[in-house]
Amino acid sequence: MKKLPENQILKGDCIEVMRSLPEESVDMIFADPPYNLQLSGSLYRPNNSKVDAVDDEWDKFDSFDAYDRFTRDWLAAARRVLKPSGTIWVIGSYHNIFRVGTALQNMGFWVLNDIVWVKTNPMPNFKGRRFTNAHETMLWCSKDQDARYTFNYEAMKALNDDLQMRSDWTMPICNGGERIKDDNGDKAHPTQKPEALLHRVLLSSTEPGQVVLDPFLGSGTTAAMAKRLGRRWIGIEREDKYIEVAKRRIAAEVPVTDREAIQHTTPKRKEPRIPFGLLVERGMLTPGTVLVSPCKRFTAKVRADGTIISAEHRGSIHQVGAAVQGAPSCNGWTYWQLPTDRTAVPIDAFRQKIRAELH
Amino acid sequence: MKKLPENQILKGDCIEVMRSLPEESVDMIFADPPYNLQLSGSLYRPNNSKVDAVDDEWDKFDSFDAYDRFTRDWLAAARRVLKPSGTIWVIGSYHNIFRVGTALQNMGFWVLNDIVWVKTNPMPNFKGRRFTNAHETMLWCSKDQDARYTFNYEAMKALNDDLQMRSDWTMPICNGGERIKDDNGDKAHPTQKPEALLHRVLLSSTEPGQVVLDPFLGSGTTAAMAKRLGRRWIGIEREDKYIEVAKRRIAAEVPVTDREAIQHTTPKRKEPRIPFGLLVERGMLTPGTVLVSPCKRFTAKVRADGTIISAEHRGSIHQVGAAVQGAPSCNGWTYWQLPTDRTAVPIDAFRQKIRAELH
DNA sequence: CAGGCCGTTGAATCAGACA
DNA sequence: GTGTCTGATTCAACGGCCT
Repeated sequence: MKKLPENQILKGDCIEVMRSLPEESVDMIFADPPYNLQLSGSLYRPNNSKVDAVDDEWDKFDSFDAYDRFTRDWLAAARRVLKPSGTIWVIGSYHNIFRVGTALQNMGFWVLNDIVWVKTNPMPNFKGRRFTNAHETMLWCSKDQDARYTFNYEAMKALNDDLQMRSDWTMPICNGGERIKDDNGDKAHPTQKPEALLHRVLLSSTEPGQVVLDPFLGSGTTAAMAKRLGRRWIGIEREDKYIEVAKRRIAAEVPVTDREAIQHTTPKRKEPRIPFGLLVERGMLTPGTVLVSPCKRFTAKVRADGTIISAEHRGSIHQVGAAVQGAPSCNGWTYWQLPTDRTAVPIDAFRQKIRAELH
Repeated sequence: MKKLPENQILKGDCIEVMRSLPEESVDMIFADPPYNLQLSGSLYRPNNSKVDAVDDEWDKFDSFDAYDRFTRDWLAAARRVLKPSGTIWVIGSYHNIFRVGTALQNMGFWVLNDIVWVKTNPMPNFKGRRFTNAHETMLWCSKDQDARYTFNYEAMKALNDDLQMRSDWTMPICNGGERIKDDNGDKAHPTQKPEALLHRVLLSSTEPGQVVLDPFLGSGTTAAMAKRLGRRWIGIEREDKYIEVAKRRIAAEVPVTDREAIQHTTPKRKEPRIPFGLLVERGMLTPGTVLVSPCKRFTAKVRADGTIISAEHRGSIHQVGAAVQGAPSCNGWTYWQLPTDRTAVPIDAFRQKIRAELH
């Protein structure tokens, strides 16, 4: 039996390389396969600059069928090297994640969770034709329905202010100092994943000293975080330029020796923004309801889309409040009130009610 | 051709009922199909044979296979009744949503967004062996890649405090007064969806008066909200007890009669088109007038036929604007300005004046 | 040095009417 | 169906530069 090559980047096609590794030898697999984006033409921002899209050859497939075959092949190779107690993570978007999920289920993998990475700072939708695509999805699976797997429940709970860690993870995309640049100052890899994401993945589903395999290593976030967190790792990557980037990055990574240092505390969240429209959606105010200003000088009607309309103006609660008064600005939350029998309730009371629910 | 039955609950198997409806007749479909594979898989076996408790590989696959067949069948029937400009929403969890997504893509539906409903108050994970499953996923698809579909961008933006609506929607699950109870005080339907969810779905992707179909009506949230928001609706449900619940609920729902309250603001795209030449014809700009770009970098002269001419280019306001900047495109209305004594007025002001006259 | 302004950028399936 | 032309459209974070 071949020995498992540890803490190395193996160059080559991940399917072939995985086939050459001993079976049932790794504890966890994190995979960020090509998403098969199927982009056509180029996209310009409102300021006429061009969006730097992922148009690399490695993301091009002839058809869904070709993509499905590719998916089944690499998943089969991954399944072979995974220990019976191991788990696999796969990240993707709506372009590919359903294909991946179906393949995983068909092969006998057991979905433990689908985790949603909610991006705090996604790219907006420039043409206004869809909802802003603001998340990606990760599937976390054990090898079989009855497999014993690792889940560090307490560590996750501690990471989340002593509440159970949920299936939605809110994190920024990778940019700023963390984003690796090449000599020209351009991004070294088009889809570098944030370290915080891998930190949580590794901490949740592996023990220190276990072996983590990333078959699509790319810029090496998985390996770097595995090294930092005291896990052994194996990376597979086909392209020399990415291997160089990852090698340098991993070499610069300093392992954490202090166990306690691993526990981050989550930063205090800001008070969540409550759009006025939420009150309408939740039925606290029905469309057509009439709001009044202090002393009932002005009235405005609530519309289904969360705008309000007065005799002469329409727009947000703030805009209309300012307009009727002829003021430069207005806090609509405290200005507009819902008339009741005797008195009137500022609409801010409803906002406070929603905020209270969130805690 | 059969007439479309409107604002009714049709009793029966949704596949058969949809096959009996006229083709290309509904504007939007919202579907909440059953998704407990292990328990319901047997229900959809073609030969009606009962399956014993399933835990071996073969049965698991058989169950997925049966579910896939069921999914393809009802989606095919749904596709038939959907107008070419229509869209379909399907909600599910990781148990079934990958099967549904794959089927949708294979049938030619084009995924516009996957929307994540992030629950503020999910059921906790009691055993502490996984992350708290705190979300569900909705797929929103047009009928084809090139289909023209309805998306009320401005309404969604207004609902979200003038920021683009994102693909993650944070809302509580349906409980409290909204949750319908039966005579015993038990919940009348196991998976009643919150009204806020359907409010946003309907407002985003339908116009008032359009027809919405829900093939798995259940407790009737879709129909009730469609009625409230001035949309026509068709519900299909197999079980008498749910039909009773839904009927009572829908009857009690009071439509918003105020048209203004459910009408979203007209997007600029739909405003009447004003040719630039009209400004010249009306004498708002005389031939020979010189227009300037921002910061007066470029100038162009207005000609009698509504074209303009710069030092090196001639053509429409948009073409010349793009050409002088070397940009792929340009909105000439906001780019070109008429110089006045101290400042300059964008020519769009003249267009707005003409549009105002039209009202 | 703090703070404001401006330019840049991120896995993107990103227009629609009319001839 | 295809080609042509109008003209609508962005959020958060970071870094550099200026006051």
